[in-house]
Amino acid sequence: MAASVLTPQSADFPRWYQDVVAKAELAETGAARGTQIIKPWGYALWERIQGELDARIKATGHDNVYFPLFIPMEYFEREAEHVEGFSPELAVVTHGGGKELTEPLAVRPTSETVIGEAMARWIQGHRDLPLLLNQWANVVRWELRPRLFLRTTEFLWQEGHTAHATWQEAQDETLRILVEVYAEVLRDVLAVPVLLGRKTEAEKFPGAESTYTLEGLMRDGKALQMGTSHNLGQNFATAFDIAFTDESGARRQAWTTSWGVSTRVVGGLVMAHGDDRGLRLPPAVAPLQVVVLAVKDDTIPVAQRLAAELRDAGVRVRVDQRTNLSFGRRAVDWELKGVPLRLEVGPRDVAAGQATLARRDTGDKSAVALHAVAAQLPGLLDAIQAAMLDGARERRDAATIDVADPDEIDGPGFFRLPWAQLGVEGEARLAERGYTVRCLLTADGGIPGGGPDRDDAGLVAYVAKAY
RNA sequence: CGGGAUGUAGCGCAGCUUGGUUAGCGCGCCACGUUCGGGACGUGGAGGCCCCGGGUUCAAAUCCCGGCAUCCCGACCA
Repeated sequence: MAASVLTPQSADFPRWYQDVVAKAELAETGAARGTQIIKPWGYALWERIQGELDARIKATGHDNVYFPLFIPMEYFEREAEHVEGFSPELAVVTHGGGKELTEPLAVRPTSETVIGEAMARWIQGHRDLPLLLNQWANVVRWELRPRLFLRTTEFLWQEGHTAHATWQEAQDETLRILVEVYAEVLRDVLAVPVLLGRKTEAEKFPGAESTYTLEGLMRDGKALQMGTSHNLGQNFATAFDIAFTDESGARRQAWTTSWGVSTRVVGGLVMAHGDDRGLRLPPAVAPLQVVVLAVKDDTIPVAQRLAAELRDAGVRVRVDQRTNLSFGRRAVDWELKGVPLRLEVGPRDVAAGQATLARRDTGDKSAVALHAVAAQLPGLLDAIQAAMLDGARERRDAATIDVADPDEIDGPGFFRLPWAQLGVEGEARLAERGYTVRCLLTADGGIPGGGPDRDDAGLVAYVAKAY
């Protein structure tokens, strides 16, 4: 076995993360502070995630739109909590065309305001509701401490914005996105089990009535917020006058929601599954599911034939015929990049009528008959997908500890305790020690309700250190 | 914004304390050859506003002053 090319996770997890992002060629820092250059392999991951999210967003009835990058500053001032929450991290354009602007423009940190302004004009009667929009965009938040993918000044995301006739419809939408779009993609595609819950008042989105979240657990025991869905109540509808005439002819204010998932999840994918040999990609999200490695020039034709058969079987596959590079170099490269299966086709294999199959998730190697490759691998990919989710779930469950007292909270993982034992003051005390309430769940693990008449008394808090 | 550190080849670094000829090393890159079933090796080669500006000096990567930038640790966040 070659010497490790990465800092071991156990030695220094943040360093390991930086190493993997660099060595797997996911991204590098941009010239301007906090910006990142997403490289082909990293962008391919994002495109897979995008595709899965986009399909589900559309399947649940939403249409894609695109709103401007620049937003008049004045828009932010209309919603008190929103401006307070976002002002510190706004990038503001003060000059254009060589002149100072009379009205400064904010570079969008999120688009509730511009989209709210348009909704107010687009929605007139109840037949215009619900209005279900989504946009894929870049946003800018002047972050104090950037980290590739996890927290960058500019990042890519989708942001959904919807308007409804009633509170209940807005609440249903908020949870439908959480469960049917986000949780499904994270669980079934990224193989990351997530806690679905509601944020505390301290942690909710500025301007929201309630914020729902999906919290994943990384391999170092820290939590990562992998997506949020907000019921905005009538806060933005009031600020931007989003109103409609109902069936009875009465003028009523709408209820809105917003929800987003960003390139942060790429970082989450890395940290949820990666090991000391690099990335481990679940097959569903892997840009390449199988690499057929032709060991020698002589075996290139066989490798290409196998790849063609796999492609016909619906597998994302590439032949590595860079025989000018050593075998070890190439094997390590693909392991760093996390490709789920590597099919080694060497002279000895071909002579025996077989190929050598290496699994990235377990490291196991086995022989597979050449004629059976196309028939066997798709099923194996499904098995790997399931095994990776099971593995992540086991790690998560093993790292979730029930505590009776907040003082017992110490170390990695999730700590679970009744919210009543914590409360707003307990939450603040935990924050001083670097722990946050990641989310609140019902006693039986369900998603808590929202709304003004909700009762938080019986809820359970999940506490962890977070990225 | 506090605390710490660093800017020298694409990347990672040495050299600076005690100024002195063509500024080194590893990786990577290019060429050729031998290799190549777990990050191969040999030979040859290319590649430097030594962060920027000013100063001291016969002479500055090295000393002095000023600036800029980045990284790490905290508070903010998808």
